Amino acid sequence: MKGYLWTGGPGSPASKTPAMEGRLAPWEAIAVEAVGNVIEFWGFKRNQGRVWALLYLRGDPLTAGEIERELDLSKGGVSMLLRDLERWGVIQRVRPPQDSAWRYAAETDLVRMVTHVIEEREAGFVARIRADLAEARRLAESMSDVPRERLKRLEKMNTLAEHVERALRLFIKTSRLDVSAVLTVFRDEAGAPRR
Amino acid sequence: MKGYLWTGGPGSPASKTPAMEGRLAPWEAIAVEAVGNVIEFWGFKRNQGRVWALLYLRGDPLTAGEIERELDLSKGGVSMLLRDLERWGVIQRVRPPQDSAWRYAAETDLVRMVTHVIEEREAGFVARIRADLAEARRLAESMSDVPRERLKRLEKMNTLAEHVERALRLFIKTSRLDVSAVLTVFRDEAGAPRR
DNA sequence: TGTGCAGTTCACGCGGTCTTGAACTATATG
DNA sequence: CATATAGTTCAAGACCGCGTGAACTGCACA
Repeated sequence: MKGYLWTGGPGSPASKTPAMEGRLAPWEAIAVEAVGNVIEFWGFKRNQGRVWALLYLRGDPLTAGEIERELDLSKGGVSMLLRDLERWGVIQRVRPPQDSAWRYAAETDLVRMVTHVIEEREAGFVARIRADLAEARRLAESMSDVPRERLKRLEKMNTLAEHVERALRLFIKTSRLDVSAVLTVFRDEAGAPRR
Repeated sequence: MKGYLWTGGPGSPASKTPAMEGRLAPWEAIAVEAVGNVIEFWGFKRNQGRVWALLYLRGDPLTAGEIERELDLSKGGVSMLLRDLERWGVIQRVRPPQDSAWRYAAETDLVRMVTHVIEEREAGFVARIRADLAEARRLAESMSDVPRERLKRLEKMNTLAEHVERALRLFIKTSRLDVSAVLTVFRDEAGAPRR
């Protein structure tokens, strides 16, 4: 919520001096912030989204320092964010010839990141839940004094869990499919001298 | 993470004195905790899940005081949790004749709660995102100096958002349908002298 | 070997959320 | 009406995750 949407003074649209690194164009700011919000909504860090958005919108790879300035983050922070994003395969680290610093470029599969990580969370997590419920059921059955209807309820809880899990998997799958179509479009005419 | 899964001393399975209110059976504890985790995972408060689970497993309505003891929560906390759950329609407040206190019974549609709230969050939220992106695009287009390919990227971001939104809606719908089947089962033979 | 810059790691502090506990209101009972 | 018990509200505090900034590593170049 820091520098969110200050729509820029009415004045200077032509204020683009060469020395002016580190100030986002208003439209960029809005877009970047929007992505930040979504990503946070999905359970990631807002700034992971902001970084990706910036890289994606710019097209050409940026250095950590540039990102730091543009988004007004700390050195350390940027380092960690980039590491995460890279591990998830949503950005790529490139070293252009005769450049002393790494540069980072956005991959188009932000979606892969979301589905992937959701998938992961879900895999480990929901599985664990189901295991717990099964355990509870085992325990309950081994007791002699547990009323029949309570056992029933427990079982039902179990099936409920299964169904939710199924729905989730389905969601992930369809969303992946659905989006992969878009992605091809993305790649095809992804303008800009990517490198 | 407080009293999670202490599997109960090896001893006393028959320790069920009449004065023994306020200690969950081990299997109950596990189940309750499991639900707590799921629910937290979905972005609610862990204790909301615990309360619902307890009520559901017990079958018969409990008073706030009982819940307070069983789950070891504060008076105030229970009050607020119950209010939330009731507002969402996942528990019901009943006043049995000749009883001085309210009692609360679980509805079977915990799922409705999840889908419903997710739906709500999504509705307001994703819509807003889309609006922001649209605005960014408008702004960018009105500028004379925005490179063509950047505009392209912005547009694509937009379509991406649309698609994700679609996928989400689909998820909610299917999961609701899918689950409603289970729910009917739930209701049919939901044992116990519910009242 | 020394200097400088890119990049990483991590203890700390800030900001936000959840829970508590106490003061308060409402309701039933004698 | 007095008293007790159920229920609500809210300020204070516990707790947790994130980003910061400073110390550190690694590498290039002289």
